[in-house]
Amino acid sequence: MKKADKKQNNEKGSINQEQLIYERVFDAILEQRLAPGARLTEEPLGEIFGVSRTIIRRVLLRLSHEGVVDIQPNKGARVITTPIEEVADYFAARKIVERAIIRIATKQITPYQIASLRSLAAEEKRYFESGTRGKGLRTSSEFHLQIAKIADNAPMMEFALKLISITALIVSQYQNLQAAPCAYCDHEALINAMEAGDADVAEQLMAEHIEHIMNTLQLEKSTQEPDLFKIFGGDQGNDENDH
Amino acid sequence: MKKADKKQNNEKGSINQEQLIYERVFDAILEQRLAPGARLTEEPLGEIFGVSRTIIRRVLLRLSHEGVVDIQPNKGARVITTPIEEVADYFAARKIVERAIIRIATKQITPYQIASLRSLAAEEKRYFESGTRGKGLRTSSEFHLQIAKIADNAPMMEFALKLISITALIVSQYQNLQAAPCAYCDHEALINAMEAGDADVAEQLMAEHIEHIMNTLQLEKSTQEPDLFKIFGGDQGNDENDH
DNA sequence: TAAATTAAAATTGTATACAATATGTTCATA
DNA sequence: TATGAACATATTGTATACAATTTTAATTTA
Repeated sequence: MKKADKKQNNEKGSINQEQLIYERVFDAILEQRLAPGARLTEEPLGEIFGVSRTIIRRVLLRLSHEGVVDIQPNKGARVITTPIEEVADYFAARKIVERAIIRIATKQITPYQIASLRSLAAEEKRYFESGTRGKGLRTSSEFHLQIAKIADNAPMMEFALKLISITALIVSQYQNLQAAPCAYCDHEALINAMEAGDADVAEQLMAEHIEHIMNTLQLEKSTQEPDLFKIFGGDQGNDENDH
Repeated sequence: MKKADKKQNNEKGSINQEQLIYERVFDAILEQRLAPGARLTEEPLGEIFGVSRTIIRRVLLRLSHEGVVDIQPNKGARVITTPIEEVADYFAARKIVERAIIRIATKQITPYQIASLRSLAAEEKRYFESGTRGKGLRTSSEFHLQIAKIADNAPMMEFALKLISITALIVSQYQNLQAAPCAYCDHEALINAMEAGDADVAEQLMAEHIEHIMNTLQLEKSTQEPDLFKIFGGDQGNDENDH
């Protein structure tokens, strides 16, 4: 307990300091400041946030239950890395869930909520056009989450959050920086369909949108025996991911 | 650390004693040996399973993340009680998820898996007819879970498990012991549709089946001012649920 | 007696100590 | 130089101590 010391510890704010730390780490993951595979060591985290390992442990446990962190016994916690074979499953699940969600949402969305979605899509567009990709991706996730909230079914919304988070990590892991990710174009079309009250079209567009996202990924399987020369020939700057 | 002492603690089996305790508690909940609202105090549980509160805490945390236990700060953990207003959401979510699941499962189910489902339905029937309701309900949940496993999509299957668990608790909370719950009749029809490879029919039957389950519940809202005479007039044996 | 107050017990929240395990380094040997 | 053994360091696993809070019981007061 050195750096951040015990600020929110002594004040009344200590009620949910766990929640606070959880959100900080979660955000860092979604914004790609913590890449897939990144190690999350307990003591340094505790020092950073001014709490003991006990609290950090709870945060990591929660993140692992939510599927964005992987805890290996005696090895510790890392930001999840998704094997290629599981990628399709997550997107298939998202398609099922978000199709159902947008169908419900379309039937009960209010003008205010439509406006709110439009403003979110505009914000996302601005982020991408100004080159702040991390924030853009975060806002894109937020857009999908808002639709889930409009559908107003707590368990579905919770599951959507989980799937959206993990697929965001998958995108981060397998992204093709060449491919122009014009997600906000799709988003505007989605809003239009919802505004028109056309649930069938909205559902169809959502299915295609999710397929689009998956199609931009670089998912070629690595061969059984990796080409070590190719991998370590160029720069080997990235720490964490080797050793 | 008295009763169970440290049996699996010293042996190598200690690797996942947490998993073991988790399963024991989870089973007790699903089999209605732990009713909705039941208190889960840390130290007694620790004594029962021969571990410290640390481990129990992790188990409770996991159960709370899975939605079957509710932890209130400084108040401790209880088996979840679902407010009437949320019941419909859980069944709606189940309908969405299990419709999609049985559609996929129908397309890829093998004869062996069909036989396995039939045997499970028969077991369930036997339990109900012999009056062991708890085991019957547990087997019924297992039936739905098996279908989810056949669909072979890990995230969907995990979510199905969660929904099945919580709705099992809801049934336990709001069950109408009068209504004859011939769930296994529906189950046999589901298997037949899957064997025939008719995904549309299977999906429709699943939707109706889930509606059936919900319709057997006693969901009349309690009035704002509860009838205390009615509640405390007869026996007041049940602790925990009043005060 | 009934309500309010105080005291005691039980229970949870958090930090920390120490054990167990994994990782990294040094050194000897072939 | 390459390999392996022994040691040192870092990190996680679990139990426990003590503080904070809630619950229960006892006592006082009206």
